[in-house]
Amino acid sequence: MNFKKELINWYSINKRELPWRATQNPYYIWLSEIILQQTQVKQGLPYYNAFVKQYPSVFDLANASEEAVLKLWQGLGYYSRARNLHTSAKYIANELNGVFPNTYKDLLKLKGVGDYTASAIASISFNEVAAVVDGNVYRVLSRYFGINTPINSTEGIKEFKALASSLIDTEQPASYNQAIMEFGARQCKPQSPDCNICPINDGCIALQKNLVNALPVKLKKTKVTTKYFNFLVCIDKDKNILFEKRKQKGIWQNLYQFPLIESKKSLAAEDFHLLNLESTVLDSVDFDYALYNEADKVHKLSHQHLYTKFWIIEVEQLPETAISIKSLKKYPAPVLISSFIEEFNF
DNA sequence: AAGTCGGGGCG
DNA sequence: CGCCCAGACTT
Repeated sequence: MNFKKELINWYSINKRELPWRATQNPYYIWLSEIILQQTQVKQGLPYYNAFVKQYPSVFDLANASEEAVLKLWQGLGYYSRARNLHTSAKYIANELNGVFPNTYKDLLKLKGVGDYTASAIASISFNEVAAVVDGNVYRVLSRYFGINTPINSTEGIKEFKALASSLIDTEQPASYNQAIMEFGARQCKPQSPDCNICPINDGCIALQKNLVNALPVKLKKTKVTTKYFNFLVCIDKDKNILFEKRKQKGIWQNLYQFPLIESKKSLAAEDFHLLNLESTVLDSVDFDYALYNEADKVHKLSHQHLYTKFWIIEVEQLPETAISIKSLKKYPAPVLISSFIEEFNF
């Protein structure tokens, strides 16, 4: 058997039963593909089930509020995916009368849908011959063909897309695409793959040249920056609390948090004055304060390390913008904040 | 072409 | 601790 037939055969035997593999409905395929971007199946699966249950059709998703969509997405990360998902749902429901785009070219017009996702939906839902290239495909192809072009270089992206397009089974593109991805995820794994039981080990260049652990090649890691966050947990006698939407672009856009003041170093209890509250709502108001955590809560993201303090501030009366403490959990919030809310238990 | 955007899991 | 994950978008 050749490369593509071996992969499809391996897939027919080893594929996992997953809910999005029991349908060709483009709405469900789209949902699964967005959720699974840069996300492992195990992490994304419960979110997929929750979205299908909460929003059975694209109209249900379109008619939801962005806040409700973000709340359901809470904890999954890369929140622009949720915002774009909602934007595209409204576009499909309202501009396209609910008729899902059915070609690679038209799918690309959806916000949050790039080359990979357009290819995945086009092939899986509509059987279009469009080759997917995700992290799994980069790994399988770079190893099997012994290609050391960096997968995240402009040249590498072109080269691997062309190679994948030349390999796809034009008779069964849906099966081929899912086969090579599943093969990469389960057999041709990043770390210590068992090449002894690999069905295509006889033709694998990386195995012959002992380069399995050296491929694929990826350029430069992202630089990690360190930040010091101070969250002001402001509570009043009526059990109201300040909780704000992050409106600026960047991390956690449109999610909610306690008023935040960044500092240049990790603050101790006696450094409270460094927060400079003179220009805030707390100016000329009597309050008591306490530092909740002496040791920073460290929240590590892929490109930022956040060293975080929570300051508990009690005042007589907060302004009208405050919300009730018991409604806190209704709002979408970063894991860092929702974890604190659980732990503090108000 | 390089940065940005989350959070979890693994060795 | 660094790397990876069914990547896309902005600058």
